[in-house]
Amino acid sequence: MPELPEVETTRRGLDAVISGHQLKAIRVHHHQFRWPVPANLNETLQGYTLQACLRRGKYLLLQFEHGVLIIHLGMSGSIRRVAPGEFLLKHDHVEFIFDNAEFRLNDPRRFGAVLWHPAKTGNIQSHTLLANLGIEPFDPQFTAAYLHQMLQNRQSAIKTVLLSGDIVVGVGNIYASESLFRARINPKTAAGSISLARCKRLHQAILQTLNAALESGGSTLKDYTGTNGEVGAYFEIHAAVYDKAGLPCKVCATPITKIIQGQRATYYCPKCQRY
DNA sequence: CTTTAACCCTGGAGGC
DNA sequence: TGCCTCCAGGGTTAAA
Repeated sequence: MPELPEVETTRRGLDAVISGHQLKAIRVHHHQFRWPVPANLNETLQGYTLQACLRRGKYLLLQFEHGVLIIHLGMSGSIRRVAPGEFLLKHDHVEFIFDNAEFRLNDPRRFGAVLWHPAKTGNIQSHTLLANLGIEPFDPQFTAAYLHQMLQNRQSAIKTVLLSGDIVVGVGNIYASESLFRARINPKTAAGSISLARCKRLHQAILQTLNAALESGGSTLKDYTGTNGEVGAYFEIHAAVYDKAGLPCKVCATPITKIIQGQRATYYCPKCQRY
């Protein structure tokens, strides 16, 4: 369920508290995630100091001197800070015990992941899960021209292509619909047929949508470093079209339409987003 | 190469 | 109250 703004807020919350601190123990209570959690994680990591908490797409990267702990929150994952020794909640599957704070990964559906990537080869992003990801939306190299170029020869619907994450990462199912509404582009439009001028609108729309979510989320979670604060609680999302089927469009009052694309729900205004 | 669909899993909502 | 079906903000993987 977390989209990129939630993951980024989680990253900032973790980085502010535990970077530079020693990991005393990891306790894994459920090993079956998308892939099995490595059995000897505690032996691999205890006593090591977390150098930095990074992010690539929706993957959290906890960097240690001998490798990277890769964490993905999947559809239902969240990380929260707990008081030392606090009782376990249902679906608290992994405990991270640092010398100054404790965090827990809670994930009911277990679509997420916890993986260890040894840094023998140098590049921390050399893991196969990270190697083929699209560009970061806030990277200066993500431009309208780049977007336009990458859409060439893609016959699939623009919504599906945005969601695939091989052009730009971090645009999840909510913000794909929201970005296309803001850009006034029909989600069914063939990606390769979108002009450079319209790609400029879409590029701006993606950045504005993600930035707005980050700002509202950051203010919602301003206490995220406090002792009982959430690190990555889900934001209250201010959507214009997502989950608004049948409700009037904010711009023209036409009822919002819901369709299914690639087995995922898409919402749009059939009048504002005609092409 | 691009595109499509199955699949991993739990829980909440709504119909009956 | 229970049972059933559908749906969920992700993304890898195999197959076409």
